[in-house]
Amino acid sequence: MTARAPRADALRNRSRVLAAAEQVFVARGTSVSTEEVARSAGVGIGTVFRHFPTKAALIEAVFRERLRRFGEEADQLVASDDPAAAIWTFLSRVAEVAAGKQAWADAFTSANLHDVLTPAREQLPRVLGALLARAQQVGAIRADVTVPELIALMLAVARVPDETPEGTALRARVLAIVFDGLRPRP
Amino acid sequence: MTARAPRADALRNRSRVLAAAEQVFVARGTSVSTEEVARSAGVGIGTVFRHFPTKAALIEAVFRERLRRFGEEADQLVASDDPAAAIWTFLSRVAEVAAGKQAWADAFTSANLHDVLTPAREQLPRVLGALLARAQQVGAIRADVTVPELIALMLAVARVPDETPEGTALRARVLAIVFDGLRPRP
Amino acid sequence: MTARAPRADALRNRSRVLAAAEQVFVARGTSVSTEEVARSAGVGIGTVFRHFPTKAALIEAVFRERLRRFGEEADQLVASDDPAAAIWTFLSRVAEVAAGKQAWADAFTSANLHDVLTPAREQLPRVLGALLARAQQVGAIRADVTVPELIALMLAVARVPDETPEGTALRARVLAIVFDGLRPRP
Amino acid sequence: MTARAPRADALRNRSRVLAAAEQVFVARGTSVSTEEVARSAGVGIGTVFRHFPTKAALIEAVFRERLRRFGEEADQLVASDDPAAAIWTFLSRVAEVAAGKQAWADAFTSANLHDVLTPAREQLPRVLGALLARAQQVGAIRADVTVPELIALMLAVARVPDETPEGTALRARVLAIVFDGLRPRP
DNA sequence: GATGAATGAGACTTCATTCAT
DNA sequence: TATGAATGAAGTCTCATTCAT
Repeated sequence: MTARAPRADALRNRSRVLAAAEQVFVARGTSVSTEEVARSAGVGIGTVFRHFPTKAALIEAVFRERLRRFGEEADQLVASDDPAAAIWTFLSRVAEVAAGKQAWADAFTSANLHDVLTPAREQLPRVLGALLARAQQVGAIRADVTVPELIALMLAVARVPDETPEGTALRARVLAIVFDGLRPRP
Repeated sequence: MTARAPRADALRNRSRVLAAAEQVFVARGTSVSTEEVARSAGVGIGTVFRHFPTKAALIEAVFRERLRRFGEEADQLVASDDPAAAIWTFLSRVAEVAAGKQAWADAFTSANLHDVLTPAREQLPRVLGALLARAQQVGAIRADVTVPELIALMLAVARVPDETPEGTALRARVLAIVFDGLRPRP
Repeated sequence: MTARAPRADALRNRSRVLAAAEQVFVARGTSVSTEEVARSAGVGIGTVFRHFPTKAALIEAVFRERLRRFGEEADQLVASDDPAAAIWTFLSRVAEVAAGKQAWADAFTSANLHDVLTPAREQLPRVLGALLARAQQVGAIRADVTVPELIALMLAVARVPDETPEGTALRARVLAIVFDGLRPRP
Repeated sequence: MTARAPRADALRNRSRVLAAAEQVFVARGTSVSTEEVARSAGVGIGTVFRHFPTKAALIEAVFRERLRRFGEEADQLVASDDPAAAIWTFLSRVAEVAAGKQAWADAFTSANLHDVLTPAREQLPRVLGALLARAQQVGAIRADVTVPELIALMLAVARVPDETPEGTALRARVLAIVFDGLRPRP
C-alpha cells in the first residue's frame, strides 16, 4: 500500500522499449516494424503501444531522448572556459554519434517523419545556440553563422557512412572542411 | 523499313510515368505507393509495372535519369575556360535542384534504397571528378579534396529546406560556408 | 502453474482455419484465395497469415494433418491379426476419403505443390510400408509390390468422381480391379 | 483471287500456338501464363487470343488435339487382328505419352478445368470403347470392365513420375498390376 | 491478320492498432 | 498492467483480356 511497485515495472519497461527502439531504428531505419522493436525489447507488442500510443509517438520519443542527452553534453560544454574547443568538440561528438546511422538523418529530414519530429527537433537549436554564441564571441566562428547552418552541416557529416576505415577517414576530412568554412577568413 | 508506330505510344507513357514518379517521389518521398504514381501519371498501375518490373526499378530509373541530366550539365561545364566558376556553378546547380527534396537525399543515403541505387549513384563521381580536377589545377579548390567529400557536402546543402524565403537564404549561406571550406587557405 | 488462457483462443482459431481450408481446398482445389479460406473460417485474413505464414504453409498443414489422421488409422490396423483385411480396409478407406476430391490428387502430384508437400508426403510411405509388409507375409499381396505402386494406385481410385451413385459404383469396381491386380496369381 | 494466302499464315500460327501450348502446359502445368505460351510460340500474345478467345479455349484445344491423335492411333489398332495386343498397346501408349506430365492428369481432373474440358474428354470413351469390346470378345479383359474404369486406371499410371530410371521402372510395374487386374481370373 | 502496350481485378503478404484474456 | 492474437487496410505484383497501331 505504501510504495507503488507496478509503476516501477512500467517505468523499466518504458526504458527498455526506448532503448531497443533506438538501437533498432538507428541500425535499420524507422521502417522496422513495431513488432520487431517489441521483440528486441523483450516485451509484448501490447506493452509498446501502452507506453507509446502510436508508432510515431515512439519514434519521436526515441529522438527526443537522444536530443536530451545531446543537450546534457552541450550544457556541460557551455560551462567550459574554451568556447572554441567546446563547439568543435560538440559538433564532432554529434557527427560521431550520428555517423552512418540512417535513422538520424532520416529523423531530421524524412518527409514522413517531419511533422512527427518537429517538437523534438526544436531542442537542438536551444543547446547549439548557446555554444555558438560563445564561440562567436571569441572569434572561433564567423559572426554571420547561425544555428540552422550548423544543423544542416552536421547532418552532412552524419550521413557519411563510416563502417569502413575509409568511411571514418572521409568523415574526418568532411568535418575539417566544414570547420574551415565556419572559421573567420583571416 | 521506317519505324514502328506502337513504340511511340509506349515511349510516351514511359516518360510520363518517369516524370510523374520523379515529381511524386521528390515531393513526398519514395514511399508513396505505385498506385499513386500511376494515378498521377494518368495510366493504369499495370502500365507502370510493365515499364518498371519492380518499384525498386522505378526508383532507380527516376534517379538515374536525374543523374544523367546532371551529367549533361557537367559535361558542358567541363568545357568551360573558367574551371573555378564551373565547379561553383555545378555545385550550386545541384544544390538548387535538390534543395528541400527529401527524395534526393533519401535516394543517396537510405538504407533501404542503397543497393537499388548503387548503379545510378556511380554516375555522379565520374562527372564530378573531371570538374574537381580542373578546379584544383587552377587552385580554386584545395588539392586534398576528393569527390566523396563533395558529394557528402552537396547532400548537406540539398537537405536545407527552401520552401520559404528564409530557406532559400539559409541554403545560400550554407553553400557559402561549404565553398569557403573547400577553398585553399591563403 | 496452470495454463495460459489466451492460448485456447488461438488454438481454436488455428483449428478453424485448418478445417475451413481442408474443406475449401478439397472441394474447389488449392487455388482458392486465402481470403476465401478466411471468410469460410469466420476469421480475418490476418489471422490466417498469423497461423500460417504463407499460403504454401497452409496447404502443407492441411495435408499433413490429413496424413496424420491416416497414419493413426493405419497404426490401429497394423495391430490387427488379419493383415489381409487390414490393408484392403486401409486402401479402401483412403480411396473413400479422397474420392472425387481434386485437392487430394493435386496435393500429391501438382508441379506447383510438389516441393511444398514433400515433407508431408513422406509420412504416407511409412504407414503403408508396415501394412504392406504384413500383407505380403500372409500372401495377400504379391511379393514384388512396393509402396510407390500402392500410392500410385490409390491416387487412381481417389480420382474417380463419386458424387453420383454411378460414381460410387465405379469407384468400387476400380478398387476391385486394383485389388485383383495386387493379389498373387494362383 | 484464287488461293487465300492469309488463311495459310493464320493456320500456321494456330498450329504453332497449339504446339507451344501443349509443350508448355505439359511440362509446367496449365497455370503458366498465356504470355509465356505466346513467347514460346514465337508470336505476339494478341495472336494467341485471336485464335483462342480465352485461355480456357486454348487449354481445351490442346487436349482435344491430343485426344484426336490418340483416337487416330486407336483407329489403327482397332483394325488389328490381335485385339488383346491392341488394347495393351494402346493403354501402354497412353501411359507412356502422359507419363509424369502433370498437365495430363490435371486436364482430366482439375476442378478448374473440369467444365472446360468436358467436350474434349468425351472423345476418349468412343475410341476406347471399340478396343475394349474387341478385347473382351477374345477374353483378354474381364467382361465386367467398362470404359470409365479404363480411363481411371490409365490416369493412375500417367501420374507416376518417370523422369528418373526408377520412375520408368515403377510405371512399368504399376502398368503390369493394372493389366493383371483387368484380365479374367483363371 | 499480327502485334504488344494498356488495363484493372485480384492474389499474397505486411503491419499499425485494438482488445480479450 | 502485460500479453499477443485478431483485424483489415494498403502495398506490391501478376495476368487474362482488350484495343490502338
